[in-house]
Amino acid sequence: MKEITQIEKNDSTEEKIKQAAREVFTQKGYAATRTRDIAEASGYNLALINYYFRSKEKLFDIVMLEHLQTFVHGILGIVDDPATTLQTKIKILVTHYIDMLIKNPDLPLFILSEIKQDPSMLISKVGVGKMQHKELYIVKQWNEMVAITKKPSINPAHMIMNVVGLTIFPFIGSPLIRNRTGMSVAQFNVLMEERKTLIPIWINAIINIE
Amino acid sequence: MKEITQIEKNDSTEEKIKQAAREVFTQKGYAATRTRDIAEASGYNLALINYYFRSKEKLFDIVMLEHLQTFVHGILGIVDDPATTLQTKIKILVTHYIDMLIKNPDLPLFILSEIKQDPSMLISKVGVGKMQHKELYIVKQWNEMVAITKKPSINPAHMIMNVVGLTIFPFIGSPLIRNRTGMSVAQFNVLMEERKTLIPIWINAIINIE
DNA sequence: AAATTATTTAATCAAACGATTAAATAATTT
DNA sequence: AAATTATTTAATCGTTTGATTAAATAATTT
Repeated sequence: MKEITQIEKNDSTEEKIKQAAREVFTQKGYAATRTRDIAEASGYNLALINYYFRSKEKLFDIVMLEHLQTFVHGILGIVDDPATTLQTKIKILVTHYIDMLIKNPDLPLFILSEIKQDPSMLISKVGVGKMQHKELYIVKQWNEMVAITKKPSINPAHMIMNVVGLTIFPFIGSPLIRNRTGMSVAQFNVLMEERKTLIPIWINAIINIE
Repeated sequence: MKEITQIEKNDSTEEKIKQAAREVFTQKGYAATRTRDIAEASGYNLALINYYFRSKEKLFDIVMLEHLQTFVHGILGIVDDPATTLQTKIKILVTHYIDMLIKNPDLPLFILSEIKQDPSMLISKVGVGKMQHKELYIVKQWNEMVAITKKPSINPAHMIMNVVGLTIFPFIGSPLIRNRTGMSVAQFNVLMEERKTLIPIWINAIINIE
């Protein structure tokens, strides 16, 4: 029987291995990661990794599941809140994601790379079938807005790609951007902080084109 | 001595192997690609790949170099053209890239993933040190514009990230987007065609915020 | 057509890799 | 403290993988 006997749960060997695995997997991807890399990064022996997690793939699944949860964590509460306007929702969303991405800059490239390798993983390994078409409040608000402003309505998919692209892309392109401009991570993060207020303004401008 | 004795250069064994390598490397990335995958995809034996290209890495370098050339091909002529306006340049650039990306949808994720693995590759394996600070005509035009419109000037890096992000991100997120929306590649490409005209309009709206 | 060169393949090597084993050490229970 | 269980490690196994070799076949030259 496994019980929490230690003061901190993250002090446990299992947790430290998982932490090391998270770092190595996220940086190098599944294929480029060797189980020995995780062993070295964790400070433990190779066999111990398999003792705790049975296989490289099982350990990867845990890491990937946690990452996906990190990614969608909290957004349902934001987009389905009847108390906030559409503009406020966008502002909160962008701020929320930029904060998260500054802490986890290589999450998007990792997730999108691995999903591309095996898109079925989304349903098989992770249960991302929920939250589907629950008629979120943000959708209601979007429809109301396009009803009022009688402009030629563009596909909502465009606006989703715009918000997500403006927010996430800089982090995906960060290695290239910083290499070309000679920017430091700190300088880059300053720009990202700026984008917290800029992106909602830009999205607003895009929506309100005369 | 090697001469072009065949009618078509792409009929040569060497070219067919390179073609197969391009497909496999681009789809799966360097680490996940086995030389045997390339052999199978090309229809030739494993040893033949090494006979022509010495090693997996050498073959990869060739593929990567060609991809990077594809990516920057033609853009210098667009951004350094004194005959076109800033707005026209953006329109031509976006159209040019969307056309290219519809033909090579997994180029961005491939390039950005591999660059992240080894950013030094840009200078070591490929000579991407040129075209640096030649005072391109588009930069001159940008400076003129911010001089005329006396708005609080935002960092130009933001606008570059915006144009590139709006254009390229949908292709990077395509596997996830299509999985979530149930969109086909054809339907997705229709949206991308729409973005050829939409993105320049959106960028214009962002620039001309009152 | 004989000789030479280029192309193609089956078989194999050595290193890397994921995973297992058996044994040692530490912690917990009796 | 003895017995039992949990944790940790060195050594090793069987595949996979990148790469090579030697020999066969095809093409080209003399």
